[in-house]
Amino acid sequence: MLSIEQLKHLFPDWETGLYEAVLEHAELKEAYAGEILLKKGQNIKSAMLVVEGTIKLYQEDEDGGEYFMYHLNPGEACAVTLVCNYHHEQSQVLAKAITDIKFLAIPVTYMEKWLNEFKSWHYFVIKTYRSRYEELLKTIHEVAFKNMDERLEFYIKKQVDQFGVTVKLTHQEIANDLNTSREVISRLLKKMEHNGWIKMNRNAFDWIKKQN
Amino acid sequence: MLSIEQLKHLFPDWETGLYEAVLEHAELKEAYAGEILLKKGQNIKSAMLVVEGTIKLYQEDEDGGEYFMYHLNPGEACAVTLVCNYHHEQSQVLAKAITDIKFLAIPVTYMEKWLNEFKSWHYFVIKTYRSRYEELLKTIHEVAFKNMDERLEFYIKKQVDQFGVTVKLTHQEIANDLNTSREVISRLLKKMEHNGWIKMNRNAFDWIKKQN
DNA sequence: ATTAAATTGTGATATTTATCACACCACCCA
DNA sequence: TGGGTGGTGTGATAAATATCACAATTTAAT
Repeated sequence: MLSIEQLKHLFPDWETGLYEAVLEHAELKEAYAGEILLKKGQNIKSAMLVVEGTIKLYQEDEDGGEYFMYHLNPGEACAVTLVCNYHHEQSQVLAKAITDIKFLAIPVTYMEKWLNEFKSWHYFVIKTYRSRYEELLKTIHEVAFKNMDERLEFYIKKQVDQFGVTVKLTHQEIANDLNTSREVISRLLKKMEHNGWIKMNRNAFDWIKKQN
Repeated sequence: MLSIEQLKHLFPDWETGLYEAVLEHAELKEAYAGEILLKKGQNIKSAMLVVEGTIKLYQEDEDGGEYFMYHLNPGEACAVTLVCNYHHEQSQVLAKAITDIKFLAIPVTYMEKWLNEFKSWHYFVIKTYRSRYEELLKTIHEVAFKNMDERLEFYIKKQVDQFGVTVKLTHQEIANDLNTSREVISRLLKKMEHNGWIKMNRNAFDWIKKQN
């Protein structure tokens, strides 16, 4: 299990009692890069708080499509699984580990109990919802108003914020995340290369566009 | 102002003290159908709780585009304006009254105070975020995966749930809400008419598609 | 080293949506 | 009663994206 110091570092705004409750009742789980942690329609039995690594959240279509929404990093929680006061909730999203990860799984029963006991848990839940709500708004803005070239740029910038200027993704992976086809991404990346925005390599490229 | 009975009817899960606090510190405001209540980039100075009428929430583009996300009805709150713990927040959305409305405006300072004082306020905020978060997920699902014909059907169904089977909107208004052009909507509605899904009138049409 | 698999490049074509142009119709109202 | 005005219908065309086909290249595997 984690030490209380590690918890404090990840979740600095919590009360002492909450750290203790988490240590007592949450399970520390692990998953490998590439594992699917949650699928659309799956029942939610525990909340996920990221301890180590990165999770990607997707909207998932009935027939195989995916649309990338946002990353979850250590100290953040998956809003979808914070089903306080709701029972038998089904997941509306797809969650994938994209690095090896560790996360805390908190059974739904405690999530509700803690709402009554810990003010800092209450704040944490609200903060989580608010920040994810804002991410979704950005996603809608992109997909509703922008053409693929701009959406690709937005997508790459999110990658760069997460992992640095070298984007280690194949064209196919990017196409999947944006729910388009590999050819479209290849052609758009080629155009970006011509414009001097990226420097291409195999299985990766560098984002070198100057801002402004 | 409202009576405490009216408040109880709108917000049945609140504590007595919260009703009193709202009566004391919230302002009851009115607006006419068509008025814009909140614009993208505008500073948020108070939360909006709907008392009467219906508000439409949009994602707003820099150059005039709109994308309809969801309706807010009496007893519901605008998640964007519930900026507990956040200061100087700017609105990411556009909110329009589409009927004459009444709403309670709660200054940000009290929203934060009440988080400490009233458990039911805390729950209300979380519930609001959760339900709006789910609406946004549905919106992303439509716009990311569906073609315009399916998005139009989804849109019409939301209208029907709100106002009944007679949809009193011009093709232009629908086109604006879906960020497309009037011609596209006209042609798709014509197709729906041929399929026997709708019965067209001037400035309105009836949704008569049988489910399944 | 040679084959197999994965990745990328690119033309051709189809589909979807956007845009332009203009006709027609219903309704209001001076 | 005869224009306006706003709403709708529809063809032609352009632009964006999807799909298909296949070549070329790099990496991985035996």
